[in-house]
Amino acid sequence: MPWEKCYDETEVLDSAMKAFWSKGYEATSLQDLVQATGINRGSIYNAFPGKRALFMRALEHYDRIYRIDHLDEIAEKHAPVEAIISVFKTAVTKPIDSDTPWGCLLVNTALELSPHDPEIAEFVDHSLRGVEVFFYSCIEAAKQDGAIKASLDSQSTAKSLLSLFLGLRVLTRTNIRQSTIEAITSQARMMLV
Amino acid sequence: MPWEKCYDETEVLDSAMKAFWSKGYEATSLQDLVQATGINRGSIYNAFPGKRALFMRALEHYDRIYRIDHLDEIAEKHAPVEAIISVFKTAVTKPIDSDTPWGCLLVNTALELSPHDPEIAEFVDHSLRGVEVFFYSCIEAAKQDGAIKASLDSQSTAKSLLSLFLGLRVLTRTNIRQSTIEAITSQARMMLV
DNA sequence: AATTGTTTTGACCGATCGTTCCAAACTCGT
DNA sequence: ACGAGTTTGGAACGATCGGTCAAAACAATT
Repeated sequence: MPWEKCYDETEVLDSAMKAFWSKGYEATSLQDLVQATGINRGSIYNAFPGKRALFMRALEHYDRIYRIDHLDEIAEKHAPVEAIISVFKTAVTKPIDSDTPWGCLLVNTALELSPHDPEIAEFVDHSLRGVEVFFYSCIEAAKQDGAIKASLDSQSTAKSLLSLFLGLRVLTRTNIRQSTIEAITSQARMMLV
Repeated sequence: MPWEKCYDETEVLDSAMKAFWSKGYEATSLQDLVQATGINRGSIYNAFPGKRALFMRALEHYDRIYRIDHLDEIAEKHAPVEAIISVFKTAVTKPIDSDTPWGCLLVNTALELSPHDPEIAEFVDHSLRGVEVFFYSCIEAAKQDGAIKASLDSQSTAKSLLSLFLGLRVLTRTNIRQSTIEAITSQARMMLV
């Protein structure tokens, strides 16, 4: 009986994600979302309870692609230390080719919505923690390999790498000085000596 | 002939600054600003051309207090290396006592407005660069004192410290894990050995 | 071909957005 | 005491906000 949807929900989420990513939650109106996704106002409200719910889904979509999948891909392609460096490098080289916005939606959201939305705050916090855990795992693995010395504090270094990485995300949103990028990436490497 | 204003413009800027700082530019309505500043809608538009102009003034106000004055105060109170550490420490201990929001308005603005507002982007960029220059100056001074070894790359280290610092600003906006704060601060110290 | 159930469409809702405007309130110089 | 010159308070503006709704469009079952 039903009439199959004439759009792909994943594509809708992808479009919405980029709109929120580019302009932020508040500045992205439903009109913007209609134009970005190509589907009608009513269809959006048929598929999602409201703007905030759509944002949450888009944020989860981002988290899946740009954190989970991306880190998985890096982890299986590189040795531990190079994996960490690769995270820094891809953070500044990836967005160039497509219509992908600069910076990181999770970081944007952390600053815009976390202080006033506990549910979103918890999600973002968990996600950033995931990056920290990734760094930690790489460090531990590198210790096993003997690539870095065992006396290094894995926990503390992972947290510092996370902070350095988030700073890079901030900087790529305002300015893209090559010297800064190189300095930060090489600093990440120095921290693993 | 004129009738003197019945409010202190600096206090108005201070209130507006905190409102923008807490909720972001888009989410702060003129109604919020009226309530925050205590002066009327008409008076705001009498004193400032519009919301964006008021925001710019508030941002300059923030920059003066929390970057320029704050760094000056730290510079004259501490030796170079300790000055850098103090920047990190005060970033997480300052806001507790008052109604001051968490995080940093400049970082918030960098993510929310810089990509779509060149004038604001330039201001924020210049300001963040100022922090980098502060770190650089401290490193150079510490080299003179013999507190850190001359072989350290001042430029690169200053940029890395900036990134680490911005990451800390992001993290203090979502979560306030003490272990993370300590790890980052101690990492800043390790970078200056 | 008629019925059923879902999706699409676009008009429409009240609320709120940033901004404008003007009369009332008020202080000064005359 | 009066009038010039600002500031204030608050009503009002059109535009846009997020969200709703009912009719049209459609596919599958009967």
